[in-house]
Amino acid sequence: MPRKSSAADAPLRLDNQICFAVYSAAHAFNRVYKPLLDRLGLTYPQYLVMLVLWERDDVPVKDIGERLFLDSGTLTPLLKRLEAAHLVKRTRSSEDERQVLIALTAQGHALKEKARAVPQSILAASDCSVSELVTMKDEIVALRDRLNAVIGE
Amino acid sequence: MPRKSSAADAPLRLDNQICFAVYSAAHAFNRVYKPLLDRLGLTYPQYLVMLVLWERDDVPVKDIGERLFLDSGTLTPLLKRLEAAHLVKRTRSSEDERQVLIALTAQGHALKEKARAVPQSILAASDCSVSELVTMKDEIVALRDRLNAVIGE
DNA sequence: TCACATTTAATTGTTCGCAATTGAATGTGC
DNA sequence: GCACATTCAATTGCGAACAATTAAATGTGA
Repeated sequence: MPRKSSAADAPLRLDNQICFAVYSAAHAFNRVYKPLLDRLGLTYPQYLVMLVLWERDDVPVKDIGERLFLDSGTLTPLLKRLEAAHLVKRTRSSEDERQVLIALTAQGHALKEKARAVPQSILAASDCSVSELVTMKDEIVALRDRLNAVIGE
Repeated sequence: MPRKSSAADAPLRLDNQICFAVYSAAHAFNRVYKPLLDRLGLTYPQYLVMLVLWERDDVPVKDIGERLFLDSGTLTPLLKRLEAAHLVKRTRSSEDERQVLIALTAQGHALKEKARAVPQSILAASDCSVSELVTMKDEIVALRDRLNAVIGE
């Protein structure tokens, strides 16, 4: 029973796992974003929801979920907190009473201007050229989409 | 007040965010791992802890935390669940009573053999060559380390 | 030795993330 | 028109993730 490192163990070594690279990079991003988003009064997932809404407003919860790969169990309480912060308004659609439409308030719209400072701070923190980041982003998105394709069988 | 898309909004567009690429890829990995890890009775963070312990046993909580970038607030309850599942044993160090040492049980050691099937399933799901994955992993790790460097100032 | 800072894990409280379920609204086939 | 399935958000329960605090053990300087 060898307890020393062996070649057969390489696939199980933490530092060989791309999933851990991604997992730990996501947490690192979170920690860099935290102080920036604190000034906006947002958490990171809330910031993502605001990014979606700043692109297009008055959308059902489901659309936000599809965009962010999140379900109602995550979004419902998060959106209620954004509503409590007076950033969004939740109203049931009159055409389809099952849907809840999410609209930005004036404050929600206004926050977009303050948010413009965030991406440039992140770019600086990543200490990387824009083109390198774009390349990496595209590769990671491609990998994500392949993984998501497997889930749907 | 233009509500249509403008070039000034590009930095705030969701699809331009590398952080979202990483964030959503991490969740995609999680969803692919889930059915595989269910068979081992582990969650993904628990699997990471087991990877660390399969490399080296009988280590303080702090060491696991440094390896995974997690703190005691996350690890203490997680390790208690692994102990409840009879995979690890938590014992206070006799040299330094502040430390809690984590050791694998026989079951914990044995689980490593069942876990060997996991990485190859992930490789298949990623639909990618090993060399491509290694390159991406190294780039992501380098980015993560630059981000972490900024946090420590 | 003794006050004091540091280290370490545990605890508490808040927010995600998801599976599973519920319940209401809508659509479909007959 | 009516049973039936589907869609959508909300809810519940559990497991992370982390900030902030607590408490005990250890190290350090005077």
